[in-house]
Amino acid sequence: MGEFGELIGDPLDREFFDRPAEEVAPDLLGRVIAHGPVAVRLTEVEAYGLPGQDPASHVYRGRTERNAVMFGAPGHLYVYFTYGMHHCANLVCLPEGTGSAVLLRAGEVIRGAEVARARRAAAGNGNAVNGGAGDGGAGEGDAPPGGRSIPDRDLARGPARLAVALALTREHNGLDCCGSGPVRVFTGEPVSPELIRSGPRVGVSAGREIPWRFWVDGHPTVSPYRPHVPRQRT
DNA sequence: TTTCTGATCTTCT
DNA sequence: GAAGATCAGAAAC
Repeated sequence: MGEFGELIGDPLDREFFDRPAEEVAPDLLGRVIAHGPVAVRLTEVEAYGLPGQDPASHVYRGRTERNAVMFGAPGHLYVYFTYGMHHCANLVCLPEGTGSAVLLRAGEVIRGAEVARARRAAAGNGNAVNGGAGDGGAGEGDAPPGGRSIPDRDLARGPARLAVALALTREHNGLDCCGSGPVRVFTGEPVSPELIRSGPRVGVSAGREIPWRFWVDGHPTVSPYRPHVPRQRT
């Protein structure tokens, strides 16, 4: 024992998140977020800033029913549904009432890879991201069509995939990650500063000049940069 | 390997 | 009514 314990470390306290998102984000690299049997070591994150200041942030225009959690206490989970089929998970930063968060973009599954793979396979089978969160033990999954299995590096590569691997849905919106809840964040192994890179955020149309995307240089789980492309409807 | 497109639905103006 | 913090598969090269 102890193998995973050493990899995961101690739970992060609330003070860790009581800082600006652009400061918390690079510090989150190498940290571990765990939900049930699955643990993911973060390799790519994005900071989203304050109302009226960061046009790419959900809180830019102020508080709404959807983004209310971002105005809550630090260390809480903000999960939203996007593009009609995907969930994305954030960790709230700064004191209550402020409104900022860090988007979890990608990570490396260091525990529970088979459970994560089964969740990914189930989500890819046509079911939109299916929670199934409560039961931690259901690891039995059917193989993906064609017998191809998802490589470890792709299990949590991208914000929606990471949410699936950790079985995070809107049910978990507002969950406290610094308490005794099912989702926790641990110290993990902090990444040395010379390996941390920053650049423009992926897929955002506004605020693209702000280099608040942070990733571990050369890590295979980091998603490729894709600039925002407006969708055309027929 | 890279580029392009369709699927899907919530949120906000 | 329009846009969106995306992804997977197909087509092109």
